[in-house]
Amino acid sequence: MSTILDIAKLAGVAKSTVSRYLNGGSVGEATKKKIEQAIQETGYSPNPFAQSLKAKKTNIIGTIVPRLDSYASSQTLIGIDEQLKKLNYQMLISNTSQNLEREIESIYSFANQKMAGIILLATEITDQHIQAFESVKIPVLLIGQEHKNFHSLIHDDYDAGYAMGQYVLEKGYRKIAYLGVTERDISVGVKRKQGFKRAIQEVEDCDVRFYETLFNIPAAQASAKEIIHEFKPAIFVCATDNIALGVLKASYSEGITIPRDLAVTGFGGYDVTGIIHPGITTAKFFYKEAGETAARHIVELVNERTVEKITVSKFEIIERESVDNLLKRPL
Amino acid sequence: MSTILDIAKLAGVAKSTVSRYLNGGSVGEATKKKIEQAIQETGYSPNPFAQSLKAKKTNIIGTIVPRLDSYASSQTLIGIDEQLKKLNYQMLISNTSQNLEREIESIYSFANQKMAGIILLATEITDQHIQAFESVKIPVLLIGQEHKNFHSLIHDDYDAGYAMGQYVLEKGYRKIAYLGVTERDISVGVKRKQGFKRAIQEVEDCDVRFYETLFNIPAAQASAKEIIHEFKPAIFVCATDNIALGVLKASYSEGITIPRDLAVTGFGGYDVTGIIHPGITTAKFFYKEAGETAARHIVELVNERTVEKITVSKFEIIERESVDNLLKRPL
DNA sequence: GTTTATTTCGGAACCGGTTCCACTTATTGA
DNA sequence: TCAATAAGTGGAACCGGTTCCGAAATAAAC
Repeated sequence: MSTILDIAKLAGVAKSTVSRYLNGGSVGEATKKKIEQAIQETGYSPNPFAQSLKAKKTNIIGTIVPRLDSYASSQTLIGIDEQLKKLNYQMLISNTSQNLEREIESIYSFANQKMAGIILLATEITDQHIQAFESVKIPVLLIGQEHKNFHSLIHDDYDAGYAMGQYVLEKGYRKIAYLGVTERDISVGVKRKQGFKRAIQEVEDCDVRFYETLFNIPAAQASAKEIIHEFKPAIFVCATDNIALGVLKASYSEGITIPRDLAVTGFGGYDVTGIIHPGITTAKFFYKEAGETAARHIVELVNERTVEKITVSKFEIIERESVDNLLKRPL
Repeated sequence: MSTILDIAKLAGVAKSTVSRYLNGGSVGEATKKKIEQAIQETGYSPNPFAQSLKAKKTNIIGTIVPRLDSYASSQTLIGIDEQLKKLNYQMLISNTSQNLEREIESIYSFANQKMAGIILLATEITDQHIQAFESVKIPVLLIGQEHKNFHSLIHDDYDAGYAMGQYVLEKGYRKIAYLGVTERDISVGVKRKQGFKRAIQEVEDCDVRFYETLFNIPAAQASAKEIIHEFKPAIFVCATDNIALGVLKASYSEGITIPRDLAVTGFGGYDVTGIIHPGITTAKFFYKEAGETAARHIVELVNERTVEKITVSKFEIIERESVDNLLKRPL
């Protein structure tokens, strides 16, 4: 591997001149040619460590992700990655396997490695997060959750909840089980439910019950089975697509046909909801686009430009077979 | 951020002594204490760039992955990541979005960044790959494909194909459509098919036709639709779970019931095959475990220890509802 | 009580870049 | 034509570590 000194010697100039050439300083035409040729010959490319050592900064954005094996995560990562590449930045992923401790460790570790900025695919913001972010003094961007101290990019959970509520009501459903998650997750556990509630409040005579379950499919399936027997809802409005999948499994095992005997909706727009049969009606979020926006924003922040504190990413209701139109059913 | 010089001053010693302390050289008890305290006070941690600059090497394993949004990829990455963490290495992911050019670029880029080793989740090994790997002189490990020049970790595609063939025959199927992929992918396109063929050769009177499609669901769906009309197979043996999902979609849209009118099998063991209804019978590979083994192996190679050239990861046939037992059907 | 071997430690060079500063040369203006 | 200004270049210091080497201090050997 050749160094800048090799190039300098080959071109017959000082290494400071080569450096200036590389970084766009003033260099004469003749020397430019010589340096260019030397670089061609050797295939030289600067040692990034030496650069970062001097610059005290890298062009890497550390991205903390709670899990790699989720549709939302991977789509978001893809968006971030592609956009960062275009902006000449790199993405470094830290997978925390849903361990909040590791998120904190990753923050400090990223700081130690002089990351230019940090993106956190957030599920929950604790005091430790706040403390860590404030002590490292690196630009931070949250995706998926908002917090007054930090810039963030969120999905339009409230409006999606509202739209989903309206959709369900329009289709004629009135006996509704809302299967949500913990309220520690503001976006998924609180916002979606609040939006949904507002839609419900606009009609009368509605029998809605709110339940809480976990994010994984088996837990959702167990909860659903219980609710089916106890409440006998006409529809499950689930806070995530995975929960909706759990409901689907429960209804198969109970011999209930969807959408004839029971309807289901989700949130997320995961690929799988369109692959299976019946397809699940869901509020699709644009994860990849959100990732792209996040990448653009963190780079802006790194370069000390201003960015809106909160950016809201859009959604879209996708209608599939898991919800019937009760009003058009033959009596 | 404090430097090694700050620590040296605080402890009243030379920075070489601090460095020796950090790297386990000979340091007196008294000075040890002083340095320890200075480090405690400042929360010092060495600048990794300065270290790498001198060492000309990092403890990072570059991992090249063709796509992030696939079950196999993310499971493998999780396995690699977890194991590398335990071995005090880091993983850096480069997503190439199924672009072979980018794989080559990533190889050179990793070399430039002085990665300790490279893991490639391979789909196809071209001459350019070989040239790149040989010129960078960094330990390399292939996952998913084998090549005589490199160490590799592969899934037991041939045996899985054979086992799947036996399974299908045992269930009484004789009119079979094998829906495979391009033979440029040795593991998926060649090995699985070969194993399957061997099983077929062991029986007589078998009407098997081999087809080729792409890896994505819509393409598989289109192919399946055509084959259904043209050949009317009793079962589709698909080279991947995604292709099996395509067949499922095609049969829904054609009004064919699975497994009553048509059976389907896949390869991979993707989560989704167990979530949907009917579940798909598949040959499950152990991606996460494979990733863990890969991580162990690349670290061995980095440390110049010997590793078997080819390691074969196991599989398991998972029986689900998508295949019926024809022999037990009431006539 | 020397001599020799061992341990501990500081100084300096080095890794491969960037940047400041001073010097030379060319250009411009009066 | 000469001073003032700008452009181009080299030298040296610096970023924050590691490592080699030799000196000093301590321990062991005789």
